[in-house]
Amino acid sequence: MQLRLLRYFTTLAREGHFARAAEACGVTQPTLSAGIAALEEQFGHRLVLRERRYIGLSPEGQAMLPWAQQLIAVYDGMAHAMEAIDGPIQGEFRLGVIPAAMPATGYLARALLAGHPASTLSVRSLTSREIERGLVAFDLDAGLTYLDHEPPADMLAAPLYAERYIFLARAGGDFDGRTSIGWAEAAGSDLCLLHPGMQNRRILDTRLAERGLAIRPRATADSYVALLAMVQAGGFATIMPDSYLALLPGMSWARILPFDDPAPASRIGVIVPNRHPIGPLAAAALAVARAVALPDGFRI
Amino acid sequence: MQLRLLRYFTTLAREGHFARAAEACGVTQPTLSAGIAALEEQFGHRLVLRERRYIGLSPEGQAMLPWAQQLIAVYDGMAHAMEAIDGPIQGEFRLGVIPAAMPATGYLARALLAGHPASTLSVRSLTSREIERGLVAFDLDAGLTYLDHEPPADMLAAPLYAERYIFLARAGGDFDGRTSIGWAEAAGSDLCLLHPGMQNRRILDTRLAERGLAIRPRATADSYVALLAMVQAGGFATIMPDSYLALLPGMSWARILPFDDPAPASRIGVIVPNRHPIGPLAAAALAVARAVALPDGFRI
DNA sequence: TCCTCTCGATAGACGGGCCCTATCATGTCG
DNA sequence: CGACATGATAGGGCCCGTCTATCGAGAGGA
Repeated sequence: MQLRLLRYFTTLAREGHFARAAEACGVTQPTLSAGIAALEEQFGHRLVLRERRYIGLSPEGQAMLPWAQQLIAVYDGMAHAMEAIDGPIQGEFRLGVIPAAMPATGYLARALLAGHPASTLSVRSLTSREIERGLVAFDLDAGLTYLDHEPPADMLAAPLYAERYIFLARAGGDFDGRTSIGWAEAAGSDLCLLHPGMQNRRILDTRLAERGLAIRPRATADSYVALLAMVQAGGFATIMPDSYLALLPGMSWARILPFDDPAPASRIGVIVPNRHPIGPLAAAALAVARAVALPDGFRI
Repeated sequence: MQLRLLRYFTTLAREGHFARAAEACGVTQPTLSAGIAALEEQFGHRLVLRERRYIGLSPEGQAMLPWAQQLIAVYDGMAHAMEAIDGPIQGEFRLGVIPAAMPATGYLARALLAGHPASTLSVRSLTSREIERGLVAFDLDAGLTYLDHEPPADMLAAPLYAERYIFLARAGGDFDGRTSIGWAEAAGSDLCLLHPGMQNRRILDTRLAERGLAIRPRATADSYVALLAMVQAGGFATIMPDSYLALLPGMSWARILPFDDPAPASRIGVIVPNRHPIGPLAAAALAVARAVALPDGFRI
């Protein structure tokens, strides 16, 4: 009957340690132990396996965990909704962002925090799948990700901008003086790209497959910064979204070539879980995304 | 922090009366009054308007109510899930059924209760919109309704059977000896039909509009029993789903005519809200609907 | 082998909060 | 004007959650 015990439970599941979980909950370790014991007594199942130390959750505990997380999230949503009645939105926006969209985070963050001065923002770089998982598991309030590719179900969306691919090579190489490039030539270059499992890479592979091209990168990474560093160091070119150009206008070492046959632009925007009722944080994120105007370099 | 207070709150909102709500919660009236006061103290808002008697919910209370209902529903879902671990599903299935599907309730109920002997079933006759509202508001566990017309969002579905329209007139009239009827002739008869707002009526109107026909019933009702009674009394014919024929095989007073140009069959099935995690009652309802075999007269 | 550290359980005391019964205050209706 | 209905208030009892202090079993190292 008490959410407090469920908070103990979820915290313990996250921390994997009684004393640390107790500290995170602001109580002493015996209190947390008693709370877990009370939960187990109440539901008639051993929830936490332990023998002189924390082992893990029992199957029953694993079955219970998502319910407990949802209960806590709904309670927090209610508390936020009540706080938001008389005054600005308080609390922390938890925003999950795919790496390709990270350059747009600044404008979204500025608008979000300007519109809601009493709130704070926590940005986490995640894959699109992790964002979806975090949203349904109540670990995130909103996501910044692709809207059209593998769209998650049961989401409300607000488009922010659209990205196109560009070809990026080191200045002083074969591409000086060029004004555009074809897909086949790009695919034949020595490329460094994202890992095949990442969504942006999957989209790129799809784009190439539509043209009958396959790609064999010489190097892969999970970070655009790594790709930029490899291109800068020389020996590689890459294909990446143009959104990073808005972030890095002064890359004199770079040759940036658009494709002469541009692929369809990919819309990127904010998504929030479509729940009833919708929480004030999600509603605010959506409203801000619909109102914010991104500068040139981000085009819709 | 305590779900108990939220239970007081939602019960009070439903009952509109402090003493009755207290009795429904199994506590005394002062306890419930103190609970409401504690909630208002905790959230800093007057939730219940009252001046010597219950008036209603304040705007803040109305905003809070769906959150409280969701919290209670999620808690109940968790409790059910934990109970369902070791043993049969307990508790009450709350099933909303549209009138057109009511004849199929018996077989679904039998299968549901046979598969889950420790559970009980509560059937409520509702419109399709009320079912959808009840499912998202956690007042229902499952619905039995149309799957293809105006399908509600975020639902999991399991088809049960498909219905077709038949024409029903009193024996001894102009339709004796006929084996089928056309839509135009039927539309020109003296008809009694459901009220225009009901979904089955809207579907029928759509079917007729597809054939360029409009309909002007002489009488309308909100109950198929009323339609049957009016046909039996004489002076009216009606158009209704064939599922009622399975329920009433001995209607010697009736002439039942299929349409010579049958409309597409309408699938009827069980829907449950698509939530994460899904509760054991919803899962069981869906599983039973997928496993149950309906007798002849209900055809898929 | 033994000492020490870690980790969770247990004991006992304290305090708060929840619920009860009893009663009051006020509005309504006959 | 009196009886009833309705919700608030007062006071007492008890349960339950939290704390500090301590125990007991393993793990790891000298």
